[in-house]
Amino acid sequence: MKEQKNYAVSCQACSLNALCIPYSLTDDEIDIVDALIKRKKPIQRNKLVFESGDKFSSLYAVRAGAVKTYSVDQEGNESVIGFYLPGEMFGMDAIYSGKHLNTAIAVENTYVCEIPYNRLEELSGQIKNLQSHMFRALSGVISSDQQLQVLLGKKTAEERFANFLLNLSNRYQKRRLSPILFRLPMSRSDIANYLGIAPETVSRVVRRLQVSEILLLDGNDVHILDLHRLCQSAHGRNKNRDEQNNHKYPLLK
Amino acid sequence: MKEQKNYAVSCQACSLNALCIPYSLTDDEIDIVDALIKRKKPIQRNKLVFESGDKFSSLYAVRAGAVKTYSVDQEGNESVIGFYLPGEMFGMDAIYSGKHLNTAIAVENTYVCEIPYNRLEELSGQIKNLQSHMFRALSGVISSDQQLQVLLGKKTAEERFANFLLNLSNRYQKRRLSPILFRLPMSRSDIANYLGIAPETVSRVVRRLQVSEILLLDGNDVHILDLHRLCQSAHGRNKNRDEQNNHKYPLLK
DNA sequence: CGCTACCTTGATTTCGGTCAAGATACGTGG
DNA sequence: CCACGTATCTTGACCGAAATCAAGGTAGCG
Repeated sequence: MKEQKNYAVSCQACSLNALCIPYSLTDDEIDIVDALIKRKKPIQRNKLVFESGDKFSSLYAVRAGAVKTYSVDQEGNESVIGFYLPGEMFGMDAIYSGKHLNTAIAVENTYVCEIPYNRLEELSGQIKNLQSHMFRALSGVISSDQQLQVLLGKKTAEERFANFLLNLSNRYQKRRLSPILFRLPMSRSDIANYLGIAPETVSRVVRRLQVSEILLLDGNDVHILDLHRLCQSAHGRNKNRDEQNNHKYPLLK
Repeated sequence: MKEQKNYAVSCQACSLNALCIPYSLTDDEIDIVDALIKRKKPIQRNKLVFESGDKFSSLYAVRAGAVKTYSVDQEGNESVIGFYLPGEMFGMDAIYSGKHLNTAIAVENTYVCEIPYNRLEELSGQIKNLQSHMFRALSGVISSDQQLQVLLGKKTAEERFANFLLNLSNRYQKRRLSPILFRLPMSRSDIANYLGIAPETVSRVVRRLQVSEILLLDGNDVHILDLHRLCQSAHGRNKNRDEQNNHKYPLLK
């Protein structure tokens, strides 16, 4: 009982974060919403949350750890679609067709919450604020997907990676964690795949940013040294930054 | 009165298409939903439907013509986000922040329907099928955005363009128009921008597809000659198609 | 301690971008 | 209806960012 209470408390925070429940819900309503959220067992690194082809029945939210989603085309190439951190929801793309087209996998040991969709839909019809929240949440995914679309269509490798870091930075900050010092839970090649570049290119970009003393990357620990210049990199305003690197060839006169 | 009726009829079709209202709505419910949809004046080519920064208050659906949305970055570069054909809804990305981040412009003379969002939200709370339909519609945007993400991150210019044509083809087919003979309402450079390639590259890809007798492009009229091979192009299974072109240089022995 | 998976670095290639020059279509006014 | 000017599209030549190929290096794990 007592530990159930504890679960409930921690997961209430989870539901509040994951669903970003607006403050306008009454306590009763929060309890109702919270009650529909199933607590799932921990999911080990590289274990699936759901798989392409699975019937869609729930949305998921990361409670701790990190999840990536990816799709596989006819030739068997994997494309990383997204990364999800604690407090973030995933699986919304499957509402449309009623089955999952992507696979979701834990990139590290992870806890997820499961939110049965038919119950959520039902409650959304009863709790006006929940409904309008769901609309906003879905819309938010659309608008961030659109930003990504611009990133993938127009930006250089360096801009993509810088934007990626800034995006993570913002998401960590929302969780009241340091925006300049954090861990990358995913591998370089997952990042590369997500950004539509080669892993080798990620390496090279990272090296350049380190030489420029914009950031420090020790293993998977990121330390952003100069947020301002990272923003510049993200927006392609560093085309002549190599002035600073020219002294690498001082003997060429 | 009579012409109002006519409007209502034509626009009922519009709302049914645009919102893809499920058959499960009763006639009364359809009338209610239809009543909330405002008929807008025609919008001339190159006139805006809404602009970046505008307050969000309505979703829009194309009744006739075509609309494109685009965003503009700090440097003033435009990025085409999407094209919308008759029966398709746009503006859903703005629900999240309450204001439009993109600009919507008519690429040809166009009629749009305006759907006041707060009324739509209200009705969704009352009509269960409308709500679940809205969830599906938003989810559908997310899942097609994800496909586009893969396209932009991983595919070659030819694959992008072939996929683009196939996508249009499917959308025309949904409207019961020919899937192999249709018009491109937008310019080559808009297509190029949308696909994240240069307009010159679109030209070259089109030429290659014409030489291969996969399609015929006369001005803006597309004629798909070989749907099967276009699908192959879209999936990158044509890496050695130039065997067929080698006879162009028969003198090289 | 050695194996495997991941990451980094360098050399080479290539796809597509950019630049530049025509060609074609289009709308406007004479 | 035609001539002209402007937009857009096509084509070619060249170039560059990043992919690919190919070794090494590192780190985590049994």
